[in-house]
Amino acid sequence: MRVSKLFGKTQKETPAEAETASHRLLLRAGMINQVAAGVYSYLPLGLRVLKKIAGIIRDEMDKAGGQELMMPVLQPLELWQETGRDKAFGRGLFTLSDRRERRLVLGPTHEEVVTRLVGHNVQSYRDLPLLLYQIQAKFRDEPRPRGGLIRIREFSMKDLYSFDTDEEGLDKSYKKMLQAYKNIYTRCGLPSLQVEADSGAIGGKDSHEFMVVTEDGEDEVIYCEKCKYAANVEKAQSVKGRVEGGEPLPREEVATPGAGSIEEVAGFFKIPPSHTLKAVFYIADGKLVFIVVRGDIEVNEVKLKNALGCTDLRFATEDEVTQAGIVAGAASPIGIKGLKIIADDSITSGTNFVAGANKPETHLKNVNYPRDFKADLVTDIAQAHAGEECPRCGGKLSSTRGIEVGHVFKLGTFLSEKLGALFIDADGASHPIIMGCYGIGLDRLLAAAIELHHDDKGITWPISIAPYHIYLCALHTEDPDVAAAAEKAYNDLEAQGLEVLFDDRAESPGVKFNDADLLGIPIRVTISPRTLEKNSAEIKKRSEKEARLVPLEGISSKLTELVSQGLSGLSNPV
RNA sequence: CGGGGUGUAGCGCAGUUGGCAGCGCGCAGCGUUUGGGACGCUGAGGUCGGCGGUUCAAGUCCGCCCACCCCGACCA
Repeated sequence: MRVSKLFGKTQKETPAEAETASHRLLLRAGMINQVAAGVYSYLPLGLRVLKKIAGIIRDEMDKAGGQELMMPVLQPLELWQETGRDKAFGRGLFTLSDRRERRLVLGPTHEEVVTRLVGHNVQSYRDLPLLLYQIQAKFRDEPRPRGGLIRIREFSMKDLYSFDTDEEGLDKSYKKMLQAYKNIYTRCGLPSLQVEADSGAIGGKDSHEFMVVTEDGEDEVIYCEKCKYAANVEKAQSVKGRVEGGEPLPREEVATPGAGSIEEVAGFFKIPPSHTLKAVFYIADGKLVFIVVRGDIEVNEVKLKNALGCTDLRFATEDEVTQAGIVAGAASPIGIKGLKIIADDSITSGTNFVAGANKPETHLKNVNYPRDFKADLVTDIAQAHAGEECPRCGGKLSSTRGIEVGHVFKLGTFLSEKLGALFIDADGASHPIIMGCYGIGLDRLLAAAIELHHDDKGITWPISIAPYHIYLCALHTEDPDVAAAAEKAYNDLEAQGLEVLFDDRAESPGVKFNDADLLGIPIRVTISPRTLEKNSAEIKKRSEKEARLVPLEGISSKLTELVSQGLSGLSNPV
């Protein structure tokens, strides 16, 4: 490709809205263009990167035994109503009506469609296991798109679905995918961290995310250096510890003027917050629920949502709490009737807690569970933090931020049961097919690659996903010798199968070098009167400072070698 | 959803008490230049986000709307 003909210009100045490195550089490099919030066009250079990533993913999916297919973006809403996941997605679902007023959705994912498809095409255990995948546009009406390509509303996703006859089969498929995912990130030049993840209200047992660790990441990961425990903070656990309160004592009412918040109450009684019980109120699917946690613990909303099995969760307003007959500042689970009470298991970690009395400015001493009140559910709904103890080995937990570039789930049989995707086993008995699903966001992977691979001059693409391998830079194109030598080199290199971006513009050297750096092409080859004096061209890697002269004779085989070296450096030993 | 902010040329921005629509980059033409974003001259390019209002006069003041960006999704 000739730069003079390339659609998409580089920019010196960064568009105002861009904050993250990948967003800034993609815009400046002329690789993407914003159409609406969370909606982007890919220009030729950006698209080449996306296609490279797709190629690597496709290769690894095929190697793992996946079969590629293509499902539609348009899907009937009824299909989503059958599984109830229209509600789970809620307003994140893009919906529309056709001319006959039939309701359709723009697919946010394809479990429903693929399950129905497999239901139609699989009858026997002999047809299983099965791995089906596609690379295709997904639509999600995110509440807040952000960071350029990091969170967008129309995005490219590789989604693979596994279908097995039993749990062992699912385990096998799952492990295959974990390995394939690791290979993909390695080949894209991205060190990835596999972490335990929340699987959502409708998920199955196991779920893992793959994170690219970077400051600008949206997600927080809690991990243990010692035993390698790592989990998304949404899922992460930590040791809550015991609170020594002695033998249970008789309950006692105490006037606590002016003490409302946990800090004030703890201060009033001169006890640490961990010796109190905190009441928190949420509205879950329209209903007020009463949450009790130890005073030093915060509620993890994702865990709570899972515990409640609800799709919509928000804080209750003060009015809603008061109307339920609860006294703000002294709320108490004791004597509450008609409200669902969910407690964190930390309330059983000690004795003689201080809790509200549900009377203005009054608290209760020596509250003990389950002597004094009963929760409908006692489970882990606590937020874990760095600095706390690892639940596996007791080591100290740390925290980092990351970009989620992949997510895999063991789905189980929820969807196959709902949609009638069954198989007959060897004994003639019918069972629902056991499913897993495995997703990679290509656009986000692309953005994450830039977050990790850039410097003050621009992008530094790993060669496996760079839009071109070589930036051929001709200086003094008005010199016929330069023009001829550069044209010849361009043709020779392309003939060798190398991907060359040929800067044939009549621009000054500075402009060309800066563009080469901004675009992040891994190898720069310069031909100028100066290099021609020595019958040479100059080769410089984007990652290195120094250039070196190489004879023009045989330069294409020299460069072929460099490129294949670079590519093999990223691939996994199979 | 809540909070904050921004909309003026392709991009980055200025525009005072309401009084001719500006600058830099980029773009086009000509000329001089060329190893890390060269220079001169000439030129093109605008529903000032939209609608309504106030006014002799609105980019500027008022109202409504829209779009986009950023922060938060822990208070009993």
